[in-house]
Amino acid sequence: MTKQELPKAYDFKSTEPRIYAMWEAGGFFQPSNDPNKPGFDPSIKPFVISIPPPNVTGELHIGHAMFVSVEDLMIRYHRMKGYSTLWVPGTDHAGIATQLMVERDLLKNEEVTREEIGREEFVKRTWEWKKKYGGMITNQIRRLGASCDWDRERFTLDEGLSRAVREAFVRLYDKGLIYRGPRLINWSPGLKTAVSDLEVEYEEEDATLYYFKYMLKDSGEHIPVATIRPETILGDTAVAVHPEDGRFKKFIGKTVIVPILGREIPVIADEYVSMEFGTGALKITPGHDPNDYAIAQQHDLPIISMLDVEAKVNENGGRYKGQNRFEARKNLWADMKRAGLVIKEEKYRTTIPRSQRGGEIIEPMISTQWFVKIESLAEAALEAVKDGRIKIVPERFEKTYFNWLDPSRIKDWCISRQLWWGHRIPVWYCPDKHMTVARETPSQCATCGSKEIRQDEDVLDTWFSSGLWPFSTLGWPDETPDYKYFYPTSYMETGYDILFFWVARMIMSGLEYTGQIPFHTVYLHGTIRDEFGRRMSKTFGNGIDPLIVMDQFGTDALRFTLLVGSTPGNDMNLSISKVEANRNFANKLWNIGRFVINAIDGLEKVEGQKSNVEWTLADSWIWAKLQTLIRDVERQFQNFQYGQAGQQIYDFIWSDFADWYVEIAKGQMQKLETRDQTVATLARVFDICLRLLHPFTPFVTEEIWGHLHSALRESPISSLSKDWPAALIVAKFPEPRPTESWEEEKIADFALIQEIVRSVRNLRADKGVTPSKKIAATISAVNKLDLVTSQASVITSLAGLDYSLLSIHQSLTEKPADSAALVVGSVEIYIPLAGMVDLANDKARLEKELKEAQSHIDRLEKLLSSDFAVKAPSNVIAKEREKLDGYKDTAGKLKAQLK
RNA sequence: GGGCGCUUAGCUCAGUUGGUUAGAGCACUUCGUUUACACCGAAGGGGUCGGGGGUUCGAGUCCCUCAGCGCCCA
Repeated sequence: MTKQELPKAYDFKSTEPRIYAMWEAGGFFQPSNDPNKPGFDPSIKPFVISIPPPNVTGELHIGHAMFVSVEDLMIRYHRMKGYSTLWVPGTDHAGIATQLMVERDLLKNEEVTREEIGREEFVKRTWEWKKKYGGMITNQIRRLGASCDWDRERFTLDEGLSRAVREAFVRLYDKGLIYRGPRLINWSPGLKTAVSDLEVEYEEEDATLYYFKYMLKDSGEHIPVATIRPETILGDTAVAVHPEDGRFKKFIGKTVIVPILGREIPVIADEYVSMEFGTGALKITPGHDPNDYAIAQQHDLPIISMLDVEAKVNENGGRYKGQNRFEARKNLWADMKRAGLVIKEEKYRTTIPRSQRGGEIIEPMISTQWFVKIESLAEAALEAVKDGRIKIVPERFEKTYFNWLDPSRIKDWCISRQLWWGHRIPVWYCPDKHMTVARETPSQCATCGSKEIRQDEDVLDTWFSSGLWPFSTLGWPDETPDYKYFYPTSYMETGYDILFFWVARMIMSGLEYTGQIPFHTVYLHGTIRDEFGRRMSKTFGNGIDPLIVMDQFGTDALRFTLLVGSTPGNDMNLSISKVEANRNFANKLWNIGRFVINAIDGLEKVEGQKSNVEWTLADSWIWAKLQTLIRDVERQFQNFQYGQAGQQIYDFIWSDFADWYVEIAKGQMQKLETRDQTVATLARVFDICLRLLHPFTPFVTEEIWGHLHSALRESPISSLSKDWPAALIVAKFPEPRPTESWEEEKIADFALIQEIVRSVRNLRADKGVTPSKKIAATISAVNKLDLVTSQASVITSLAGLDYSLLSIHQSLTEKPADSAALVVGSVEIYIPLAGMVDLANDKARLEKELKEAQSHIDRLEKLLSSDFAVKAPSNVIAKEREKLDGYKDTAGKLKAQLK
């Protein structure tokens, strides 16, 4: 019967790995209703989330901790609610990031470049790299307590998912929604690949505006032109002016000479040119500027590419060939200066396009790439949110979503990348340039039968495969049992920063390929910043490493902090002191558990003992408060108010349960007649607390619940746990029940007792009475006589009164001498403090209280004599009247005291 | 230029159908070794909710406007 004593402090370090292993071994992460297993019941509702796949070779950062915490909360809640729950884990290959990482490693350790070892060898090395480090991130996600079904883990380059990518590509191609051709795209010279519009960031920076002369052919006249990028002069094919511009009208149709190169180009008129900006004349470089490109298209101008893949000047740049863009700028400008073509330079602020990865300046370039025609896909995706089939939380992001997907504005998606790590485009070419687009790798050209075929060198944008994630992970394009049962998924939870990158593309892909929405709810969380609201960055060194935080304070503390400290769609400032406070909460919970378990262990089986007596006020009160909590939490979960839910559970456990009920229970347990039911109440309430809290802090709750369970099993009140499952993770989540009529009264009664206790404690603290000193008291309870009498021992023990020196009366004929008086509504408490404090001084205290009560009375009387009394709802008025009566009671008693 | 968000206690933040002199954690003050917990307990100080205007019996909560900060799109 003797139990092993639980340690005084919760040891998360030894607990977390053990509990996680228990869950995993127990198969609790798998759906309770599995379509691949016998006994499958298709009528049971599934709840499904596909994980936002982290970079396979990445390392855990605070953003991962955030999404894992939120998703695990959603999953655990639904699992406990009885859904057949599936959380599909996995990683993506992160083309550019991974390739860069491996390249860097090769250069460092073997001093070779990927070009030197060749594509085949490089891809082999990258796979080796993935095998070596690919498990790191998933193990770190495990540390966060993620209850995903690891048996269903996927990787975007898996055979199955690769098949899905080919299927998707071929289908789009067959529908004419994929095309290939030369277009002006965003080129990353460092990475030597195209990137999509979304992968370019624009920021205002200091730059220089260069003014120079475009000389007219066969004339001494010139047109002054200003540019941010003089080197692109080498690619100019026109000079444009506004058709109405009096200064330049006469030059329209004439020819000007490209500086240094001597090329002849026309002067054209276009209303796009702003007469106010710069000189009013615009040089047109269609090969290296999107706006110029558009103008060139309209005017049928030639397009000259003057940079190569590394952004070095090519053969079109004459003597500057081989120089990079910045050298060329400097040199060309110097040469122009010598030639007398320079007018001036000016400081200028302008937006510079930079690569999202690495930050180098993006070069607009003409390049042959693969594109997805986005318009029809966008339209369908737009409709799905507009008509409510998909809901975005918080709702305001729907507007952002609509704006981006606007079919009149959205641009085609460049999906090809000049990388080696990724899904190679499933297109093959024969020497006659016939294209073969196929799901299965072909052995010959589909047009001419030539065996000499070569696959397209490019790979697909990683987001192309991530866009298929919600269904490719479930087996699509095959109609697998998983796909049929679990698709469409339920929630898509991710950061708002990838609403376009990923969420919108998943919706487009889902609708296009599966004909269904991929999920019905999108929940977006914000970005985690440091405690001063600064974006975390490696260079700044203000990043918070979740692994270190977990080592210090435990996983539960970190999770609870992230969940309770954030609101949907809003950024959150994370501070370590909050995590520490939540570590303390875990410890508090642990110690409440120790107390409850000790109480259970202390019960002895007594034959024929009558244990079912009336509930005490405290029993009723804690139960009523618990029911309120359950109702609140349920409502918050329905509204995605997870932070509020967590906060309320925290407050209930700490403030109501631990500070009040547990303290009262100590007294109730000393009396034989209330002992069993008190322990039972402790156990029942605590059990429900643990269930409510489990989705937030799974480890500590599971651990204590296990101890609670085994303690109960061997106790006289074992019937309480008779239908508990083997582990908390699969226990039933508490269901709200309708309010019962007795609840309100018990809560109000108990509130009075709390007030009485507080006022005595207050007086004691105020007068410096030693906490250990038990003091006498006389109470005049008036209409609360029965209540106060029944709660005498509660008041006594919590307020430090001496029970043998406590007397309770309906009313007193005369007030006790040499006593301080406390007034709580109609109840008066007299504490004989003669000799301990100066009673004369006590008058000031009473006067202060009276003044306060009087100000309330004035305010409420004014309120109740205003329009409020006729226009406000009756229950609100009644509430205020009640308050007024209370203050009047108090004030009356205080006045009497002061006489 | 368009859109969105934020501005509440010294600090970091809650406060979602408007209900009545605002809550938490940390920090601060005083007291405390009552066998669950000092990763604790008790008591306390501290804000009128960015400025202005409006709607309403009633606004931190709705509307307008101004200011500052931040984000997204162009």
